[in-house]
Amino acid sequence: MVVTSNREPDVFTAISHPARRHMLDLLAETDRSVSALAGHFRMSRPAVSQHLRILLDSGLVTEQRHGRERRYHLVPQQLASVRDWLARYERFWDDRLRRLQAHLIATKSNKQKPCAKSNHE
Amino acid sequence: MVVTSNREPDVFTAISHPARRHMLDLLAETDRSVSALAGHFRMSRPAVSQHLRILLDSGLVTEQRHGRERRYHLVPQQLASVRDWLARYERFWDDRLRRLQAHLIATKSNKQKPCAKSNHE
DNA sequence: TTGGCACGTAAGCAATCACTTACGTATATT
DNA sequence: AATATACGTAAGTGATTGCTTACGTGCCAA
Repeated sequence: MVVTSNREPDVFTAISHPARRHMLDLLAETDRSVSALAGHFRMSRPAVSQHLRILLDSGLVTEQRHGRERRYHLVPQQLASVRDWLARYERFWDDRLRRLQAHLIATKSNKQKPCAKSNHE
Repeated sequence: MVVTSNREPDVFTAISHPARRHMLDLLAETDRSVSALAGHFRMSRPAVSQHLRILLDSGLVTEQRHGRERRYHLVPQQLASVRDWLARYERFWDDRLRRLQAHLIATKSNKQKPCAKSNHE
């Protein structure tokens, strides 16, 4: 049975702590149990559980029971709100994405040179 | 004289508060004074100043004195750390970028520099 | 059944956060 | 000079964070 969150705290708050971002990074590789995650941190295992609870409540992870283990699974779709907010600022510093957007909108596919780098200001 | 931050708190922490994200949104339109910003919030003006201090310390804004005003200016480049961290997860939910990556890999027959991010691990 | 393992939760605590009001300082106006 | 404006800072406060240790529950193995 997959358990999802009931509350709805902020994703921005959830990712504000370095340890929680590290946990997400680890879960991006593969699902992991609490003990497997705790092995990467100096804090106590209950502390890891508390961070996981925050991630669970934010919807960024789900948990699944396997015997006496609980494997945590990344739900990267929940990062969409961060991406969407950040997208407003991309035009300021990401020429490449802007060009990609133009390229995709055009969809002419005659221009075969989307791989140019330019940090022009 | 443009004043930049001396300390170096986390950008992730700076953007974790909704009010501070809103301030950045407002500064993305144009530079603004503290009073101009405070007009968009219910909190007191000193509270706005305190939030601006956090943004200043994170490097997300700079301040510039103009007479008795202080105009705050967005420094969107400081959001790069957020973008870079988020980029690791794009392959999970951004079909467009994934297609671009596939496209670039497919057209990589020559010795051209790949401009897609290496999503290794 | 008995014991051990994996995990969540409760309780407690120091530190930090997010606000308030009060006040100080520099600049502009008259 | 006197006053008003724009702003930062100090001090105080209640709420929250991030950790710890202690303990309870559920599952598995001997």
